[in-house]
Amino acid sequence: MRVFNFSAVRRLPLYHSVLRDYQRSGLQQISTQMLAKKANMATPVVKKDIEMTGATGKTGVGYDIVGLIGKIETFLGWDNPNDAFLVGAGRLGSALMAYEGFSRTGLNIVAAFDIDPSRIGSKVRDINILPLDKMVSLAKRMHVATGILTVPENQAQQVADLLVTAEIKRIWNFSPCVLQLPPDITLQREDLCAGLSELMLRAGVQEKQNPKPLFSVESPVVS
Amino acid sequence: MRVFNFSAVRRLPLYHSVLRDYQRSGLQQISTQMLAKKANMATPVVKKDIEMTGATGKTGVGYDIVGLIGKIETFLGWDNPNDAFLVGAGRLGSALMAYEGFSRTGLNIVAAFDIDPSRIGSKVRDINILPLDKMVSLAKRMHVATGILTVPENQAQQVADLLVTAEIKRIWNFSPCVLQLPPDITLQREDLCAGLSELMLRAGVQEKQNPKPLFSVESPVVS
DNA sequence: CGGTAATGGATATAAATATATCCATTACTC
DNA sequence: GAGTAATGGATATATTTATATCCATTACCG
Repeated sequence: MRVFNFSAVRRLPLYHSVLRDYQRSGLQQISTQMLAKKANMATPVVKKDIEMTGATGKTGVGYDIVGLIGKIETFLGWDNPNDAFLVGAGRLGSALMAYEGFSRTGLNIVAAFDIDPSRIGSKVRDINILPLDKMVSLAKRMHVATGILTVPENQAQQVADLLVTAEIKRIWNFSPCVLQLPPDITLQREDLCAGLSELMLRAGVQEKQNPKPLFSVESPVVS
Repeated sequence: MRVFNFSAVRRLPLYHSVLRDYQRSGLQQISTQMLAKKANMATPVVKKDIEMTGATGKTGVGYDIVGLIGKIETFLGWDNPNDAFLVGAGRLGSALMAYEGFSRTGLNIVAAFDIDPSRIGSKVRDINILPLDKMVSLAKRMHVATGILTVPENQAQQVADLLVTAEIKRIWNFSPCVLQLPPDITLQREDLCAGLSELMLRAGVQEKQNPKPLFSVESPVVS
């Protein structure tokens, strides 16, 4: 019943990035092979991923770059805007507010909320930081459906419950904790530690495959 | 030849988080079922994931929480420290420098680098921000093997090359761009837009499964 | 205009990953 | 102490995802 290949979905922004590079350099069309090489991917994977977006190429030529970019953006939903509230205007929250990459994706952080009086009233890149008290009523009034959670771990569940009260349907959680939410809420956990651990483990594997003569680590871990 | 199940690896921090919760509440042991429920996972997945870490449980009882936490940490390499340099002490970079969650993972950001004179000389949470010029020699001298890249998109490749010069082996890239690097460098791309897109697409699927009568979105995207 | 090389698209295969089933062992209840 | 319910661990199956192969079509070159 799952419709998408989410591994593929996570690769699309990568292709998008490569395509933008080529577009800037004035290129009109691109082959799967070129795209795969730049993205460090196998050709068949790239083909399948592109097929998923509905884009079609021209045999013997490749894909129209602008067209493919468009197809990817449409597929990812980047061309319909999404209003979002952000809760927790600390360092990470402020960084997300200021992050320029989101403009491409249709994400529009319309307001931020905090309980810290020293933050309330200030703004980051035109986004006002408001008292958390105002969040629920404002979300309901504006029909905001997306919430970004960048509060400390020990407050995350409490604030998440508040977001549910505010009738928010999608929660993007940056706190390293596990939230308990009603089943109709879509939760995306963004775990920085997971990415870091993956890097370290992949590096370990890679070092084993291309072992350096000096400094080699004995590894008895074989199946 | 791949040794790890990286989908599973990305789930381990989730379990770790649940386990810490239970540990704080004074619980000594936990069953797969409880863990799976809290983590919103299927029981067999949790079992397999735990098996991967080498932890063993007690039939009829479950796993020793402290022991399981330890096994996960060992497996993920959280118990051997990793010195890292961070380049790009902007908002995102500063947020990472201040991020407390990394302390668990063994990541130790020993210094940050930037070219902006207004940032150089200041510090974030005991981490000094130094001029980028000093990076290469310092990295070589200190044998730092991990680099965190939080510079603007248009400078990312250039700085990445610098990190390679500095004999750094692992690069954690937060810029939404595609880096070209030698094959012996392990690159981890942390793409915030990918996570966001996944959230939006999953939400779409979920809404289709539990459709709300009012406000339904017509979607002609069928296989 | 003919031949050659490259491409997208379809199809087939392999591998990885998720899910289900079973069973001996253990704790718990009465 | 016997019976029952629950657990981890092993095994088997299904599904998803990745990889390889093939072929008709197109551009390019002479």
